[in-house]
Amino acid sequence: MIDPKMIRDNIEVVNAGLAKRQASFDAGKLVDLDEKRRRLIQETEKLKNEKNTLSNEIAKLRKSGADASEKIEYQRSLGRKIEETGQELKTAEEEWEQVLLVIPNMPDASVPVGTSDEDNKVVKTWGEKPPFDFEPKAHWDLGENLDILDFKRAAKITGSRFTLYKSQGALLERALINFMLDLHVREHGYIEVLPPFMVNRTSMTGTGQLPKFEEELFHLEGVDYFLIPTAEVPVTNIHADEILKEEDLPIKYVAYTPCFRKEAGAHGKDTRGLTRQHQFNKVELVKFSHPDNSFEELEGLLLDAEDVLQKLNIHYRVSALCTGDLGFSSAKTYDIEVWLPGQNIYREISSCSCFTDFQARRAKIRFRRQGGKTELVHTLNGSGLAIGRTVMAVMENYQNPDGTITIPEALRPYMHGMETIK
RNA sequence: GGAGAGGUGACCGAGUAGGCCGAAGGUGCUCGCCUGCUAAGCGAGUGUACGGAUAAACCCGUACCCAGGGUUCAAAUCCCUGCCUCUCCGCCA
Repeated sequence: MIDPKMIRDNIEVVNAGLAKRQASFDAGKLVDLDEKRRRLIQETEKLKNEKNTLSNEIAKLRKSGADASEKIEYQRSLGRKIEETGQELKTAEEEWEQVLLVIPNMPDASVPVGTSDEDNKVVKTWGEKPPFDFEPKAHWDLGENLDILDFKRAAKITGSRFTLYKSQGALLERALINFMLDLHVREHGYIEVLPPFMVNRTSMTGTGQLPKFEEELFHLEGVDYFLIPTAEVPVTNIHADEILKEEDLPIKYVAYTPCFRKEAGAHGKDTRGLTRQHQFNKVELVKFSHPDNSFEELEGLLLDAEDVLQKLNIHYRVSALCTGDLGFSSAKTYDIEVWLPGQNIYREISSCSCFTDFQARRAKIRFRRQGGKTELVHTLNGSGLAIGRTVMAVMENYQNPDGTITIPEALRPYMHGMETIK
């Protein structure tokens, strides 16, 4: 959520910022609601003040044994009035909040302006495309031939966009999870957490998935819980409603979780292979940062995520998303795109974002600055990395002419010393 | 699932015959004093949010003692519902 006072005082600035990302909101409506709301606050508070004063007087009269019935009678009418304006206020506040909750974050000034992913800027490239003296295959062909990925049976068990991993395929997935967790914990200083895989509505609203994107989420029957679409949701909400110590910042967590997404808007897109699944594994990095240096923290987070691919020695590039391609809550995002020779494309494998105080305001995550003032922290997160997509990348980049797959050095300790999947 | 107990400020912990309780006391923390070190000691201060006022702060008001309802002129204190925690039993990975 953008600071309501910011909107109130700098409506043009906010409008200009949102315009850059093709977004807008009904400024007139919001201003009206805000004014109405504040007017009603003042009205009810004045009435309540009167009531409180009167209550004390009644108490005193009672104590001295005097008659207070006249004042009590008046109190009754005051109570009714308070009830009425209170109702009005409640409605006004709900409407006001409803508008605020669906306004996206403002892009940071450093974000390239653009309308679609075509305007994203490649900011760095690491390694290079490996040479092949044969036609490299896509991972779905490799996986089925090796009998380590079974899409048909997964469809039988559940439906489309699910995968059954088998034998060394399952081991590879597990190895990557452990490899990434170890790397981030031991070398990058993150604290490992294993959060709940379902969360309540408040948590989903805190990070910005709700109220706007409910159709993307799997919701449970009987309880108002959702399957998490990313570990960002439970992990960011770890500190919801808390006041952190300034000296503890930044707080860095890494979490492995499965992720569940309906992919409602992606009918017919990426239907083959591991690319786009309703359930996939991910190792996620989350930071709670001091607002003064959150964008430096973003650069660090990006490096931590990149390190995974560097250790696996797989070519990738990094794009700065343009304003038009930013996610709802994000102020700035880098995508890491891994090279997939079997499909001849770069594919997003990580998305690292700084949300400034947008999520912190919704989830009420604050810290106390030197001198005692509370202030919102900045939240950040990034995939470190998406596991399924890393499996794709390993398979396609490390494939051999005979359809076997060489296991990257860094991964071998996690795969019982195995050198090849065959 | 059955039977009990409980949810108060950063933490511990008072507060049941409803009113002057945002809430005693302690710990922690901050500032100052004192002690040639460490420890101890002394004094003062120390919740959050919203609204108003302000250049800003002190300031004024309202709300909050798990959440939501109810009773009452008035509720942390009484009633109802829900959530959560703990103990015992059952069940279970």
